[in-house]
Order: sequence, then structure tokens, then C-alpha cells
Amino acid sequence: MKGQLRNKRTVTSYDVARLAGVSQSAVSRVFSPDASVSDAMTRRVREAADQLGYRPNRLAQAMITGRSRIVALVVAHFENQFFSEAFERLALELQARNYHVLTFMAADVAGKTDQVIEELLDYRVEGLITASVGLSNELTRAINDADIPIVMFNRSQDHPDLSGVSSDNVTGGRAVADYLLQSGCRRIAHIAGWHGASTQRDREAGFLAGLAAAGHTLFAREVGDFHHDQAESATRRMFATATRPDAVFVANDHMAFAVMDVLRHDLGLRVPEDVSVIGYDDVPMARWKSYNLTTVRQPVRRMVSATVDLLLDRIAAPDAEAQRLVFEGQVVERGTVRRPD
Amino acid sequence: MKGQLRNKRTVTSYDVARLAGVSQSAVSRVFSPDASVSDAMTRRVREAADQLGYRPNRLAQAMITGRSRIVALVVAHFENQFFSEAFERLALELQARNYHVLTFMAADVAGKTDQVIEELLDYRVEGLITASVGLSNELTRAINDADIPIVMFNRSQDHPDLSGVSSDNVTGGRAVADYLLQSGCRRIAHIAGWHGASTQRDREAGFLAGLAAAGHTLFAREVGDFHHDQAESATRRMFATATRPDAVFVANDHMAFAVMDVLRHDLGLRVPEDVSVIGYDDVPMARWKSYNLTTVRQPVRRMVSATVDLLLDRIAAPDAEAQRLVFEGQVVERGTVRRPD
DNA sequence: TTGAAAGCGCTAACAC
DNA sequence: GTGTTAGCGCTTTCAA
Repeated sequence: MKGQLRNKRTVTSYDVARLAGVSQSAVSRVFSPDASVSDAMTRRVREAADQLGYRPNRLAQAMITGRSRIVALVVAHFENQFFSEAFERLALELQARNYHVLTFMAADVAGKTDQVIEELLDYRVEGLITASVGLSNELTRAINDADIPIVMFNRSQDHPDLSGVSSDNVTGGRAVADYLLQSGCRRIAHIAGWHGASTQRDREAGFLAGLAAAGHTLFAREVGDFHHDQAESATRRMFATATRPDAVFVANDHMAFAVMDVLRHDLGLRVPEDVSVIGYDDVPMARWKSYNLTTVRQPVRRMVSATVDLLLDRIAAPDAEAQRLVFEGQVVERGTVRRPD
Repeated sequence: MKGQLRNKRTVTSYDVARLAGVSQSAVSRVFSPDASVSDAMTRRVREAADQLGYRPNRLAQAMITGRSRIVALVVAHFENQFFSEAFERLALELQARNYHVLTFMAADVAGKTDQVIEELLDYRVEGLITASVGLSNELTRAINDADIPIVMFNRSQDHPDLSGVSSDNVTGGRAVADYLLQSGCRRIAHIAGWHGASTQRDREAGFLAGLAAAGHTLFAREVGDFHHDQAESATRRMFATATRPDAVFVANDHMAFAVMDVLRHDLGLRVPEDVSVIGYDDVPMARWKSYNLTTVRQPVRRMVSATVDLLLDRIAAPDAEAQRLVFEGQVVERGTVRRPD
């Protein structure tokens, strides 16, 4: 009774061959893109295959060709809509190219990423995409040793020898400073993300440079580490002083929403009348009317497409050199920064 | 010059065996959980393996054991935070159990899911989780034929013979009706999601039943199909009439945010003073102060854990029968429904 | 164009 | 406890 439906053997190319009365290699050829098979053969084999419900085993294919058609994605979390959107696009584009994404979560904890990379190598993935996670130096070497193409999404400069796609965060940060200054803001503060992220460092560097170029300095600074809750407390700390900032550049949209909520609902401040807020990323939610957040756009779709192109190109030609693609971001004017007087 | 770094052959168990001066199967045993190897052997092999940087090839393992340690996830999109959160938890839990998630995007388009399932079968995944996507009958059969365990996350009743994890959407919908009525709302409307979803049907059925039980009927109804933008237009349509609803039950939080934005910012209505809003899911954003949305909680973490348990159990014991787990949801009182007079 | 044979890297009997 | 052997399901020479 019990084991009756067990051991339902998968149908192999041999089964198809037998039914079609041809050799097993003929079957294989029919299912290979650049075959060399007669129409008659194709017909016979396809018919038998359909009848049996046969489909080639990708694992077995991978064994011999070395091509698993799997790409690994290493990511820390999806709390930030920027990542969930990027992930969706990524999976979609890869799928359209007949690849699929195997996801590995890696908290930004020492050693965690390393362990995860080991694991992912075991699957013989053809390529690796990291989304905003840091790579140790040993790890970078390990990946190079394994000879697996990698592209870092939304990270720059950590390893100039690795391929990467990002937007120009320095210029973006600078644009924020210019925009705020030009809007008449003077007590300008910054709520930073995680300092380990190149995005954070670049945005802030550009921002500070912009301020300096106009003869200004930062009025206040707190760290929100890119998390909603930490951004909330950072805001409360920042606004607990006698004279308050009149503008705050928040290192990403995800935190900016938290900042605005504290400002409006805890502190009873008006945005932008009392304080201007500007974010970074332009996630879909930024245009929702409750926030209507002025921010710097990162062109996610184009960045994702570029990531996929880069990775697949390197898979096809592994000896090509690393490339770093940088997209322009630009300020998207909405309603959270006051108009110039 | 060029091909110099190509053909970096991967190190195999044979290489390790040679270096350690033992048989290849000894190497295999050392890396098998329930081995039967002497400590001396373990030491020798591990040393050689470390030296060579050897790790077993999961694809090869999968070939012979039939266990790929890959689980497929079929999902439509990540626009709704409920799914990105669920996905993150899922990937994390599976990873902790030494499995990984291969993602397949399947728009709710006729035939799309079917094609995707075919593809995923090719990878010889050990199990399949569908998140809010519908399965055709042929597909269900195909999956059963392939003998691969499946559990449907956040879907019920589509196929009573398939395992599934959901929350009790009928009771949840009914609780919404009770809560609204008890709060003094009388012109109660509904903004529905996609009618193809069991969640939608259940929530609405329970809701309507609750209304009816108290001798009330639905005041208005529009369809938002679970999308932000469609929920916006649905709201505008709904409130274009002379006498307006005084409460609206929105089929999920994701749409509820859009509804609230239109109400407040386009229509100049106050929530909850002019109209009460209640959602469903209790996504993290629901507690953000801009919305502070009253909603029905779906216990995502527990639902995800249950999904993983169910799937892994069925992988371990494929003959076990399908199970449907249903969690209780409950109304989370926040600020978008008016207090009783 | 087609078939025979080898082998990808590994696990699982089976002997010893 | 350890080595030998036979495959898992496929692609890819190599001959015919």
C-alpha cells in the first residue's frame, strides 16, 4: 500500500530513445540548441519525449557542461523597497535569459558572508551578484580562485578589480547639497546609513564637498544605519537640541520615511515648512502622497539590466576584465524641500 | 597570455584522495554526515581537503542522491511588502536548514505559471512553494506526477489535496465587519483585490457574512486587484458619489495605503473622522505613523515557519498526506477606524 | 546525420 | 573502517 507511489523513476533520455527507436545521443542532440539533426529525427524524438513527458535534467547537463544556469544572489535583507524591487527585476531578467536566481541571505555580520559564499560555490553557480554586502579580501580571492564571475550591485570601490554597477553617489550627494542650499536651507543635517557601505561614504562625501564648496558645514549628524527604527531614534536625538536643523539629508528613502514620521507625528513639525527632508533612491513609495518625498533617483531598472548584462557577458567571456558601470542619479523634486524664498 | 587563467579545473574528491593517500570513497565518507570513518582518516582527509580548498560538488551529490537541496519558490511580485517580508524569512529559514531558494517569477497570466513550473522541474528541485499564485488543474497533476512536494503559501482551497498554509481569512473578514459595525460605521464599502485569489474571496465572504449577520449590506464595492495604482482609481470612483461610505474595508494593506492617500490628499477627507479605513495583513509599514493603519494581522513568521516545516517534512516523508494549516488572524487596533460614539 | 563509448564528480552497495 | 565498483542522466568526442 504504502511505498506504492514511491520510486516514481524520472524519465531519462534512454527511455525516450528506446521508445523512438534511436540512440540516446540522438535524443540529447534534439534537445541541444545547436544540434545537427534531421527533421525526421527531431520529429520522432520530440513525439516520444512528449508522450513520456521527458525534459532534460539540468543537473546532469550542468555536470558535464559545467553550466548550471544558476546565478547566486547574496543580499542582506529586503526591508528596503529598493532591494525588493531590484530583486524582482533581477529575477525577471535572468529568467528571460534562461537563468535563475538562487538566493543567499547574508547579514552584515563578520564572517557570515564568507560562510555563505562557500555554500554558494558548492552549487557551482555560474555567477554571483552581491547586493549591498561587503566582501572581505580573502573572500574576493576565494571567488577569483573559484573563477566565478561576480558583479557587485549598488556598491563601488570596495574592490576596484571586481565588476560593479552603481550610480554616482558622490555626484548625487553633491547635488543634494546644492539643491538644499539653493532652496535656502542653512542649518543642514545628515542622517547617515551604515558607514561600511560605499554608498553611504560616497553620498556623504559628495554632500560634504558640496556644502564646503559653498562655504558651509554640516549642522548636525546622526547615524541610522539604514534601518527604519534606528533612523527614528536618530531623528529624535538630532531634534532634541535648542536650535534645530532646517533641513536633513537622509542617506536613503527607507530611512527618510521614518524621519518624516517622527518629525511630523512625534515632534509636530511641518515638512517642508519647518524642516526640509531629502532622501536617496527614489523607491516607488517615495511618490506616495503621504510622503511625496524629494529624493535622488537611482535608476534601478537600468542598473539591474546592466548588472545582468555584465554578469552574463563575463560568464560568456570569463577573461574579460572587470568593469564598473556608473549611472547618473538626479534630484527628483517633490514636496519635502521648501521652495527658495 | 589569454587563456592562461582559463580551465581552472575544479578540485575533486580524487585530488584530495591522491594527496591524502586514501581512496576516493574515503573522502566522500568524510564529507558525509553519517559516515563511518576513523578519526585518523577524518584528519588526514580534512587536511588534504583544506590544503586543496576542496568542497563537495552539490550538483554531483544531487545527481546520485536525488537531493538537490534546492527549493523552488513561485511568486508573482514583491510590490507588496507582505511578500518581500515572507520571502526574506523563507530564505533565511531554509538556509538554516541547509536548503536554498531558487526563485521563479510567474505573473498571474494564463499559461505563465505552467511554463515556469516546467522549467523549475528541470532543476530537480526537492520541493515547491507557491506564494499567492494560482495553479491550474493540469499543473497540479504534473506536479503530482513529478512527485514533488508542494505547499501553497497564503492560498487556500484552490486544491484541497495540496498542502497549504494560510490564515483564516473568512474569520478575519468577519472580524472586520464586526469591528466596523461596533465602531458605529454604517455605510460600509469594500475595495477588493484580485477575485482569482482565495484570500480575496475568503476575506470578502467572511466580511459580507458578518455584515449580513448584523442585518447590514455592503454600501459600495470597487476592485483594486491588489495593486497600488488600481486601488487609487477604485477609491476615486467609489467616492465620486453624493453620499459616501463612512468606512472602507480594503482587501490588503498594500492597497489600503493607496486608499488613504487618495482620501486624504486628493479628496481632502480625514481618516478616521470622515471615513474609517481598515486593511489586511499587518505589514511592517502599517504601523508607520503616517498610516497607523488598523488592520488584520497575518502572522507571517509563523506562517513561513509552518510552510518550511510542512515542506521539509513532506520531502522527508513523501507519502504523508497533504496538510492545510490555518492560522488565526486578529484585528490590530490602530488609528484609522473611528472610535464608537 | 547518427551511434558507441567515455566520463562529469559524486554516493552507495559490496567485499574485505 | 576502508577500498572497489557501478552507476546518477547527461554531453561530447570519435567513427561510421
